Amino acid sequence: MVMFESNIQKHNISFDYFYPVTNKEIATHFNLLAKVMELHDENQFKIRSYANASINLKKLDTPLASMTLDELQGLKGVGEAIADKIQSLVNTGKIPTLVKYLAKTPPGVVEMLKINGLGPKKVALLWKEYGFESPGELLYACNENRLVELKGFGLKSQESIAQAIEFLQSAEGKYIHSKIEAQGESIIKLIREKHPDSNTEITGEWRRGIQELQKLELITTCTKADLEIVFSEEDFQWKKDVSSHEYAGLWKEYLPAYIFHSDKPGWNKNLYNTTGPQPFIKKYHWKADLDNEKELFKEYKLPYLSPELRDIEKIDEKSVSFVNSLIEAKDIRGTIHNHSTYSDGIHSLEEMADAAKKSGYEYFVITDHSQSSVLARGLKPDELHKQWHEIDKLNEKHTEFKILKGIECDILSHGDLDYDEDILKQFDLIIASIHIAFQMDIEKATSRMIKAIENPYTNIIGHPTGRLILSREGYPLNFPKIIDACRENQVAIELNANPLRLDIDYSILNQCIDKGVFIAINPDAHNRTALQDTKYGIKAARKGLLPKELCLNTLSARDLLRFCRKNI
DNA sequence: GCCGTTTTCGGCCCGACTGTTTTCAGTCG
Repeated sequence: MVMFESNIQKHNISFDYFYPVTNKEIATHFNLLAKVMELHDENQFKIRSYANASINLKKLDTPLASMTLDELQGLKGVGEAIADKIQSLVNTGKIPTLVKYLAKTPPGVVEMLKINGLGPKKVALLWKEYGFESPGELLYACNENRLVELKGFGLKSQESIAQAIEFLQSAEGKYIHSKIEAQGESIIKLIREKHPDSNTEITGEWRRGIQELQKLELITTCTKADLEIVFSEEDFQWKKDVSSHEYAGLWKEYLPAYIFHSDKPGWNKNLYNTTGPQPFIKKYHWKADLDNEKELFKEYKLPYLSPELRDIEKIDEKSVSFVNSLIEAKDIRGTIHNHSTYSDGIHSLEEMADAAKKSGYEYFVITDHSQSSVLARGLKPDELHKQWHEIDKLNEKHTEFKILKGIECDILSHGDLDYDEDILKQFDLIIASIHIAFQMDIEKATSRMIKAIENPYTNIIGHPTGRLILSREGYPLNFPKIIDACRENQVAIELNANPLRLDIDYSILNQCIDKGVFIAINPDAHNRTALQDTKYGIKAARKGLLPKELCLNTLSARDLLRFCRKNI
């Protein structure tokens, strides 16, 4: 294992660090380089080159780490200097230029770049003119009402900056579900290489589908001595033995990890107990003669409660009767909300559809961006006709599989959709989503969205709140009103399964279920692999007790089309 | 720093929204 020491790690910007470096990680380094150079007032065009490189590299399909210098220079926006920096990052884990700029920037100032609504220009002003060197100092000034006095800032910015910093601080030390999963799987892979007969799994809150986590919890049949062979000192800093059954440490310098030891005979019991939560395993405690979890629930005369259901505070008759009807992966018949190279996706329409077919889906709904989303290369009417033509041709090749013509249509500022009626009426399915004008009070945001719901061509409201877990708060919405409007207008609500979004939150689902509003579990896939993100949505939906009858994706293609035409 | 010619250097590049301005800079997707 090659040690990968990061430029960013030292500045406490949480990030995945595994060798070989992924394209996304490389892109993030260039993005940071552009921002930090802007703090230091460097050449605008040079900065733009790095920023553009970041965007292009992120979207690239082939791994940059495996490319030669010549191949790198052949890429759009990559010349001698950037190719050299990519290779340096791949080989040494560092970009010397970035190291140089970070060395002359206080870490807290780099941290300030993460405050939503503040860009490099404002951060530079706050740092150089007004002496702020961390988000904490800035928040203090906001609370003391001192920011309003500064030129370039007013009451509204002071309020929104304070709110953004508080959000940033509340996210500190937390990790999203999929990140914990990726780190856990990397550790498991390392362990298996050295100890192929051992058993290791991620347990605890991750196993219960918790969306914001503070630590990684693993259970393994390996002993500490076994693990010490697996991890180098750089990989894992052992903290202390918490007990004879538990080890703790910091994985890759920053992620707190707890590793529980289990002997092989006690595996099922220990997996159950470490899964938690405490009140649950106390109430339904493991009995001596039990062999597995299924037997345990039988013992308590309960249906099998999968881990994501164990946080439900009250297991009553109602929830128990629900359990067997809850949505499961096998019930999903089609994938809705997917992008292609027609807009901002990485793979072509055909590649995406083929991947969906291989995953066992009966249909694939393509929903590229609409014309207003210029940077996402939203489709103009003539491009739509081209896409529809291609879909017709592809559909001729399939008998048991269908591609549907959809669009992720922008909801404009006042609630209108992004095409004229003569275009809108030609789609099979329309997801209406907000991508612009996030800053709204609850009344405005709600009435804007209701206007979109009342549009006769809207079928699904996409990522309803616009939240990004741990990095952006969603806009406020009056959900009872939104849900009523969806019911009246036969519009489904999306549970966007992108692990960064998981929007709407599962805690809202009970209101939707009560009103009989359909939920669409959609991957929002921008590449083939992301089609699998649906699994995160299913976990969340199950936490919210979504029955399969109310999941839009369980419909056949034919019934989905009937739903969209609003005649079922 | 990259690109594409005008082949050796000048031009790079979307549009809406917001807040703080008083005509626009900064941010975002």
